[in-house]
Amino acid sequence: MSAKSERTRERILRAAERLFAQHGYDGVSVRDIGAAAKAQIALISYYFKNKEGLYRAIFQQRRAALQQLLARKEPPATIADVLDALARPWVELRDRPGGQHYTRLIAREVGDPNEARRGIVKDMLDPIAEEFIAAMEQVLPGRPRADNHWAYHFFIGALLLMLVNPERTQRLSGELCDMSDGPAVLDHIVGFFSRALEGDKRSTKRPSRSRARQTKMGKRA
Amino acid sequence: MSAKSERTRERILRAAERLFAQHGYDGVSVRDIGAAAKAQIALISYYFKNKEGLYRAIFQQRRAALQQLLARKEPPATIADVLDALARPWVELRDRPGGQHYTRLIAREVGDPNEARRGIVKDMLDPIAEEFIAAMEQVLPGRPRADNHWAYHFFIGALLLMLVNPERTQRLSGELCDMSDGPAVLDHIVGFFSRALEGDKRSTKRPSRSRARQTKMGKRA
DNA sequence: GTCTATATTTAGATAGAC
DNA sequence: GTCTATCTAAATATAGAC
Repeated sequence: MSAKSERTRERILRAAERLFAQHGYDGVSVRDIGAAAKAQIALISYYFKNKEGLYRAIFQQRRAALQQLLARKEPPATIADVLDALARPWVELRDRPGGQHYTRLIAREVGDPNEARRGIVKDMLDPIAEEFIAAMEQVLPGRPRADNHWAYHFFIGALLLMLVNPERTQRLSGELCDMSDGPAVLDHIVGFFSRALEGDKRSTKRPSRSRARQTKMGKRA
Repeated sequence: MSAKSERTRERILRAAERLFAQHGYDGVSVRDIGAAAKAQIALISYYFKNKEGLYRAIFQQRRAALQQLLARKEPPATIADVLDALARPWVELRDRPGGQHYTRLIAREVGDPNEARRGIVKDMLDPIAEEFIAAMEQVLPGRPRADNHWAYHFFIGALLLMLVNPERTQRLSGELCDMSDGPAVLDHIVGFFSRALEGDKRSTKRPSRSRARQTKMGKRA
């Protein structure tokens, strides 16, 4: 019966998503996943061929939902619109039942120096990144290209940390930052970066920082 | 002979540091480490008891050097001074021979939702974080406490991404961002965030963003 | 202190009954 | 389609010779 089969497959996917998000790809065994999903490990091979197939299937399945969230953009008028359109889908996705696991998983993947090997980031997220950097250039005309790239990655870095490890922010702030409040997190991060970029656009030439002495270190190996 | 022994131990530590940084704790076997260090796996047990002991030994060894880098602070006068004092040690450490591996490893550890279990971040970095947030409050008097916490974690998130996965920034920017140039990276990140915080301090009350509609989603589980 | 050899456990994957 | 049973490889760790 295809209905029961579908439910089993779904249980495996959800258990795998959660465990991979919590412990990383190498930190989880297919046995762990089978146990968590209350399914036989043999079924994982049956449905997904192997561990990597299961891993990829998670992203494949979520891809449509993510594209949909990312697609509903009116043309952005301000930098705040651009950053909001970039971050909101992730925060909304996180705030859905079980969605936190997928956003953590994605954050892990983006933060992984070996992501290129799997190609998941390259296929799913690099096109989005280029689109958004282009949008930044549109709403911040005249701003140096390189500066937009820097700012984009600073923003992504901040967003990823909020997604992958909200615990530390909550803990260190003495619960002052309520990471469970998605809209508030979104408001703070988009607000901070859009104000920063708004302020930055007037001064292309900027005074160098105080004590901006150069390091005498060589390049890294 | 203690000299040869010390060199063997050191070879193991350096190989482990590199491999853990590249593949994560679970992505590396002690066999891999033994092979990379050209040492018998039995010696890893002998020197470090087990895999986790070896992992912890890396941080223990680096701790002193890091403390030293972090300690040489004159009292900061501006927010740029604070952020510089926070980020510079990491970038300088990265630019030393082999130092990139340790900074990547730390970045992995901070980004790990399970870091609390090991306590490395809590023991080594949380005190530093609190010190720096206090310093931010000193040079930005009147700014709401919560805002400083948010900004601190945005900064750390951006810095971590630069440390853990510089490849993607370099790639997406079309080599526009030269991640191998430590001083330049430092200059960009400290410059961006200090300008942002400078600009932010005048307006404690800020207008809400355009289209700042609330999500109707519930809290996450 | 270093090596060889091996014990023990766990991992990923599959064969074959039903 | 699901389960039991099992294979093979790899992992961590240690025993004991030198």
